Amino acid sequence: MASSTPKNPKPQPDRTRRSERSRQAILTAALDLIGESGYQRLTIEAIAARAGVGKQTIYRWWPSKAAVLLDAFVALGEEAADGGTELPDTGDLAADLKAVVRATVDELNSPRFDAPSRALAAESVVNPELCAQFTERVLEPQLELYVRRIRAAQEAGQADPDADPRTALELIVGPLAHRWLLRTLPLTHAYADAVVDLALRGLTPR
Amino acid sequence: MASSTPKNPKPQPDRTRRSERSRQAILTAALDLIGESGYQRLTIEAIAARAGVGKQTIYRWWPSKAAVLLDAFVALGEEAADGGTELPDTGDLAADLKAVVRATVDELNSPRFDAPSRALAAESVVNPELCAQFTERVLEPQLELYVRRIRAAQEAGQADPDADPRTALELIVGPLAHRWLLRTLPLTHAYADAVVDLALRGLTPR
Amino acid sequence: MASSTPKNPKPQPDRTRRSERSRQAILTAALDLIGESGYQRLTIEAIAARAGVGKQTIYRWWPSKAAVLLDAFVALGEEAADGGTELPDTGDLAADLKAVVRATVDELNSPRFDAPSRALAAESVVNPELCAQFTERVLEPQLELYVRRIRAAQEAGQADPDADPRTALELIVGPLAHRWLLRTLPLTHAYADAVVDLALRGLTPR
Amino acid sequence: MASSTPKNPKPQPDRTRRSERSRQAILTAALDLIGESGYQRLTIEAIAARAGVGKQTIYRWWPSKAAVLLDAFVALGEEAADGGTELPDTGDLAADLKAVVRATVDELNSPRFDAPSRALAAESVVNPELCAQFTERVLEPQLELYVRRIRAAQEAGQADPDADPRTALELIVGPLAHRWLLRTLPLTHAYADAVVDLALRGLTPR
DNA sequence: CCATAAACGAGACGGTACGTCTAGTCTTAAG
DNA sequence: CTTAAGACTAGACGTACCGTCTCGTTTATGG
Repeated sequence: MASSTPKNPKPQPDRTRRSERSRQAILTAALDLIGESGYQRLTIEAIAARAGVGKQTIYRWWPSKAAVLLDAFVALGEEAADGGTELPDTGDLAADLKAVVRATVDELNSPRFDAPSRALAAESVVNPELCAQFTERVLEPQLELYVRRIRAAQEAGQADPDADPRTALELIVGPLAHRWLLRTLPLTHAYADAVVDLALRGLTPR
Repeated sequence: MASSTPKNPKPQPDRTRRSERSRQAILTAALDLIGESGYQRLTIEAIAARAGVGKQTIYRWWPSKAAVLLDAFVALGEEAADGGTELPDTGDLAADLKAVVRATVDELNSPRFDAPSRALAAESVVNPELCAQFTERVLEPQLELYVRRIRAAQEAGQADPDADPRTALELIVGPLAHRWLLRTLPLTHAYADAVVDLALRGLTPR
Repeated sequence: MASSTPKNPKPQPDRTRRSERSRQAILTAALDLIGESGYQRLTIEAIAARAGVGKQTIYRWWPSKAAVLLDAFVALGEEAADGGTELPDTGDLAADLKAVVRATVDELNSPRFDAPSRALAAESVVNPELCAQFTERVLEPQLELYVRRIRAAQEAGQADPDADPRTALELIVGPLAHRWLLRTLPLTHAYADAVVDLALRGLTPR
Repeated sequence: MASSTPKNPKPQPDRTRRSERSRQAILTAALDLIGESGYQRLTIEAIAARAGVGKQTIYRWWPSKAAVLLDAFVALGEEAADGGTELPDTGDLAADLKAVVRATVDELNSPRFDAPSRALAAESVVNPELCAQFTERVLEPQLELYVRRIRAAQEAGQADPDADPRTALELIVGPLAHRWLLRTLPLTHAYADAVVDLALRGLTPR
């Protein structure tokens, strides 16, 4: 155990010397380009050219086009700083969920988020490695907030304590994702409200 | 009275002279290849080579790789002949839905359906034209069956007559799609049952 | 030796039922197209389309694009009806040759003849089969006229009886062809005269 | 004072970074392939494959297949190093010309030179741009040697001082080219001698 | 005067090569 | 050593033609 630098086949580059300027330029270029031309036409070459960066600089730090996009999307999310926030808890579960779900609908309908998140979703459907990254870094932290809010409701007696919070959350999030991804019908506040109401009340008559 | 045949600059080929043999070979080759190598490596050239067909024969009849795949998938579905069937109606809505949803889970977990349907879903997320075709030809006919079954349940007094059947259906299908597409957690019969139960009972305690 | 119809692998079609209309249209179309777009862009499909003819009608009667062109060129030549004529014999060899050679220069410089004959020459350089046809049907009959005129001159004592008429003719025709084919310098009447004069007089001082 | 570097829309690549290895491989592959299969079957793809080179590397540096061939042919000529040499001057014009012309005949009859030079000649006949390049880089330097030798002969009193050396040269070279290109009759030393003799002596009896 | 067999127009077919585009790797010069 | 720049090998793209192979439709005798 003498060698202090155990040479891997591909010795990863020295992160301390990485150019922050280039990193920013690449992420910005990726977001700009996907907004302009769509995912199909987003190429590494175009990103490099737009960012004023050598292609190798991208290949050095990211394993794929989708990975660049994921980082770009995370950076976009951090701007909006909605990562750490907790879901509201006013005591009214239905109202709180509707508020959050309406905000999500607005985000999904905003062009700024739509293009990159669609691209990531599409890539994730077909690329398990990226999918794992995407869910871990973006999706699950969001879903965890729902779990906590539902659990609080259960403790407060506003929700059936036997229900699995994870399933409950997916009962709300799943339909929204379905409409958004497959564009079956428009994704509106009214629909968001209807989903929340029905998920809380259930289909069986009371 | 506008002409019903607005002549395009590229006159479409004569469908009556189309080679059924080639059509079959192309669809089969597409399904085989996507099962073997995934969507990313599925190329028109590979399909043509595998099918023993000139590339132009593909370009003549399909506008894109995704369109070939959609046709191949539809053909696959017609094999299984699940297009025209009605959902079972034993009088027990929960049991009927669980049976159907479990079958869907099995289908989504089978390799034969997984690869092509993932590819189509991914492409649809990012390609509105294909998405419209996909939903119209594949998705909506399936969803319509749910609508009818739920409506029957409402008429039989087993389901809340005020609930929108469309929303109710999405409450069940959405979560399955979500887990399948984004692989957040395994897609099992148990999960399918849990979704149906919760969707019927609702999260609010009774 | 009983069979009166020894079936070849490719039984050639019945010439008596050939459509003269189509034949004319094809030759005309070939000449028109080569004049418009050059040999590089002359395609069988374009000829067929322009002539309003099926491709098979061309393939039935000609073995190659170049063969069509050769026939078209021969037809063009027969229009001009210079095939059977004899070279003039006024008793003045130099004057007679200059007259003929000037006429040839004019022909080579006329756009109507230039494009197709260039194409045939180019193809001949690289395609021995066509070359044999071309020389037999077009070139040699012309050259033979020179041989006869020179031989007459030798008999009349106007030309060295020891000289080979064939070599003599090529001394005149070769330089013209050289300039025309390789465009080294302009092909003029003055040049034609100079070639004839020098070929008759010789380079050695008298 | 107009700019001397009028920026083209397609900025030409950086010549200093060109791979000499690839260039050589391409030229060699082109010569090999044309010798094996003829010009008709010489394709850019075949050259690239044989040379172990990407197609783009050919398209980057040459505008057309013919341009590759021209460079390959020039390289072949430079091997033989016959570019800078002067024609021999032993004082006997006839003997000197015959020696040179016989050597040319041998070259034209050698398979190594025949295929590529035929291809270039054929292409030149039909492609003025290539023709200009071909004559400038290959043909004219050769012809200029004849002009100088003939002029020397005129100064030495061995050739008619009134004759135009350019015409005289073409009187010799033209017939050789004619026989070679159109294969009317075999191209032999005897024919070469006969042409030189007749060109010097003239057809008119002395 | 039809019957029939060919040549015909049209164009789909299996292929080959085109010239372009992008991927991902490698090389160079500057810092 | 990282960077911008970009040449490199590799190979898919979508297009254009090739030469072959059906399709009906003329058309032109010959039974």
